[in-house]
Amino acid sequence: MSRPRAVKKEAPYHHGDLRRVILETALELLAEKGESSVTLREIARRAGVSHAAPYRHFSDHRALLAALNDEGFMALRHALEAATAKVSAAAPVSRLLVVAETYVDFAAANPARYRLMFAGPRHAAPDGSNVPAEVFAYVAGLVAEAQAQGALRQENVKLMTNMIWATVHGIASLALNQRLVGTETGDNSSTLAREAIAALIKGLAP
Amino acid sequence: MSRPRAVKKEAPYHHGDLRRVILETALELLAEKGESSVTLREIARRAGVSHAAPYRHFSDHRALLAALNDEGFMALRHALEAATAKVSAAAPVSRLLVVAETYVDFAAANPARYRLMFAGPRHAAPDGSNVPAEVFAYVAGLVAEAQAQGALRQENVKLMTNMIWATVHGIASLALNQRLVGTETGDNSSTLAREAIAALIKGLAP
DNA sequence: ACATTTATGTTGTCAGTGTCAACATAAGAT
DNA sequence: ATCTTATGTTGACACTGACAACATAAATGT
Repeated sequence: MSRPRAVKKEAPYHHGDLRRVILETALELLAEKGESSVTLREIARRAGVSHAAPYRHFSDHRALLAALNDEGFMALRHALEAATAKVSAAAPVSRLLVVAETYVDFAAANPARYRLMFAGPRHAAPDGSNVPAEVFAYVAGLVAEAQAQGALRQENVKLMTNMIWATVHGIASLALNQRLVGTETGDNSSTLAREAIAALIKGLAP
Repeated sequence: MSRPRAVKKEAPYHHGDLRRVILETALELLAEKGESSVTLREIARRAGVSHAAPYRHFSDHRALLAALNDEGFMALRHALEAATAKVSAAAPVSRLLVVAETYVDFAAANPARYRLMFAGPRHAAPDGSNVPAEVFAYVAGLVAEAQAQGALRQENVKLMTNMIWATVHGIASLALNQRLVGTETGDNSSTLAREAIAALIKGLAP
């Protein structure tokens, strides 16, 4: 019988899966006190390890942020897929509108995290993966379907996806920083996103 | 005859207008090495003053960034006004398209600065001014004119301005971080901005 | 089973930074 | 001329990122 060193079965070494703990602690700090407070030493403190322990899992402070970044995009992708799954696949335009709402809601629910995700140029992942590109591709798929249905002009899919993404990202970004003016009405920025995307799609119709 | 202490006539005290020098040095650092490198001590070093001198002009590191921020919005406003001045006032839609292009060009020309301008919620200025709001109001004026001409629906001006601003900001922000996908064609993000705003306006037409 | 290698974690240290207090000096006001 | 205030300097402290040297447990080979 092995002593109950760690609960998780994958617990590989001395302490347990410290890497996971670090990422979760970093997320907590990010949500609590913003990016400037997610510091390696504070994370180590909260995780109960020495101040240099995180360096065994992240070469750098930036590397940690980059990892958080990619996790953020994975979470965003899951949120979008879960939301679109509730809408008929036969209605790609409706799906795009839901994507717009969900996207903005995600940003509003995770402000610091979302800010971090778009704080600068993407750092190439060590394994060559590109999560943001996957999310983009997912939306591009919806655009292509909308084109096939005749709801959008049969033009450059990437171009149109860029427009849609930019619009939604712009609303999310401005809302996050309280830069949307005159929010007297329903105020929910997600409805603004829906309306903006609806207008854009109308303007991009054949 | 007073000794040639300083060149500028407003030079008020010992060193000259250190406040201005600090802001300019900060801008240099921002453009050269990004926000994380604009540090009070490095600024002081470059300005040839002691490491604590900047505290006589900015209470805080954040206060300095906030000042840079407001200066950025002033520069943006000037850029937009200069660009629109070249287009007939009788063509508000054309002016909006020029605003879109100029806006994105401004961001592309000052990446770190633009990032800083939208890095977080705005800090209230000590004098109560609100430069970003002035820029917004300027664009809103164009929207109102476009409505009066029948190019846009006669709906909530602020709402439409939010949409336009968000779209343009989204494109600028994504372009800055190299997050626009498939830039094979003309590639200039400013043309993307023009097309996106054109489509949006079309979708918002009566 | 044992020794060896590798993966993790710790301690100690250094430079750079933000911030403050105490002090120094020049400009303006009385 | 003296006093007050604005500005600049010195010195200090805590915190952070980063590295090197060391310690130990897990994995691996024989």
